Amino acid sequence: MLMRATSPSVASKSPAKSLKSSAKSPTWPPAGPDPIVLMGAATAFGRNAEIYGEGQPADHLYKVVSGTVRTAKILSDGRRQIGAFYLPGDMFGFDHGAERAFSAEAIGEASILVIERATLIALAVHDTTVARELWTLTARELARVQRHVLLLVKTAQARVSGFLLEMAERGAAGDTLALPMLRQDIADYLGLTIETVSRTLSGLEADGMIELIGSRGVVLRKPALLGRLAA
Amino acid sequence: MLMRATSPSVASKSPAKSLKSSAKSPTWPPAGPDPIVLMGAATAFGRNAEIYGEGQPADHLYKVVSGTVRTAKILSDGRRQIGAFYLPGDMFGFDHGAERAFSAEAIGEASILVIERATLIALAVHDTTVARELWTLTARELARVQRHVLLLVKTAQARVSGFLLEMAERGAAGDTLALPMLRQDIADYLGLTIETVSRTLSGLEADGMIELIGSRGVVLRKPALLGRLAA
DNA sequence: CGTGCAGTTGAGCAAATTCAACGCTTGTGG
DNA sequence: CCACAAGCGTTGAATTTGCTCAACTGCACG
Repeated sequence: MLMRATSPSVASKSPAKSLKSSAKSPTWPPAGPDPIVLMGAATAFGRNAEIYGEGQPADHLYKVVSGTVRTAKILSDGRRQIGAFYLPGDMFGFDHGAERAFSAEAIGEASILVIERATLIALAVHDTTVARELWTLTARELARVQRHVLLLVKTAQARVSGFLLEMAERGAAGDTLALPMLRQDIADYLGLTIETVSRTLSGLEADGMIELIGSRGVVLRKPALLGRLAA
Repeated sequence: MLMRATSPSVASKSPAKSLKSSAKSPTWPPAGPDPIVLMGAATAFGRNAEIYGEGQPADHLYKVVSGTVRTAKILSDGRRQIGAFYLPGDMFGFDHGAERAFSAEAIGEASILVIERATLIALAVHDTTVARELWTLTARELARVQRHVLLLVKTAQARVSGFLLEMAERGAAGDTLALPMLRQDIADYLGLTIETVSRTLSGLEADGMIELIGSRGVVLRKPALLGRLAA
């Protein structure tokens, strides 16, 4: 391995323009009543702005109102591993322990609901629904990371195919999807190099599996076959 | 990739000899009071016996009393991915949703405390401590899987070194550790082949980093340097 | 003492990385 | 408005890592 060092990603820190807009929240697909989203303040983050840093105390939870968030960790050899992408409606920040294992950054402009962990815990003591929701969300995150593990032991083609399908069923605009992140982000999520990601996407297009619209748009031409490739 | 199909691992199903022994449980390192372990029945499992299967309903939680447990998933290409190893004192089975994503099997003889999920949830409604513990344990599992992700994007040498250190700090008998699992299990956990695991261990021994005692024993000769290799 | 399983070691090969060059788009300043 | 620089993405060629195939060793068990 020993791949090239990842581009520094100089966070252009524009932390908190504190726009209190949009107290109405987009509801979660299969969710019941969601008392959690009724609180917290929506905050705007700019491109590559850091929401929280590795090693910082984990005393807030977050919900994406708009935009996309990535969690990342810089490895000792300079590479970067992306832990997850969070789309509008997703909650994140469920780290255990005092310190963040990954940092979180906005990809492009994003509006994020910031919620104090202590507030939620205090609520959970009296409200079983909140307690249960915190547990459920953490378990869901656990399942997501386990699927990530499964992605990482496959071939480059299977990883990229799996990634496209994952984004498709989350972004969900038919078979056309817009990838909000750069090739480098995809590569760091999949444990590949940008060259391999690029080549693999080109290969899939050459095989008629997908169609690339610019560098952000992808049309899944044969989702079923793509599913086979994802193994 | 496309590595060799993993050995079938014919589970010699000896599910429940129901030995009600040892209601006293080994306490967890940094744990507070642990009301969870006071319930449930200790059950004996034989070598490779299945504790639960992929796709089965996730309606129990488990605590290892003695022995070692692995969770595994068979991939569509025949390979097997190990999700985790659980040592005495560890709890497992925190899957989200109705179905198990991985199966769980005993490695060698094991005694497992089996706890009904519904019982715990009913308890948690009235006892905040239980509710909190369930959440904490799930979050801890999440952190473990995230570290697993980090292992899988490294070189073979780094993966094996990291694995040895992980086992060392959990098994914790100084710098000497006994690996309860086969090479195939280690390989499937690390996303490598048994040949690569074997070669890497031999290489580490040749470099004086470790000493191999038979095929199960390992002495960490230079843990600090090994930590460097694990990157 | 033979059989089977676990583990090790060797040689060749394939997949993904590294190194390098080039093209496209965007934004900026003259 | 154009020139140019910078960032992002793609493509090509050489290299490296870890896999595949295969042989062989040690050990336990009947």
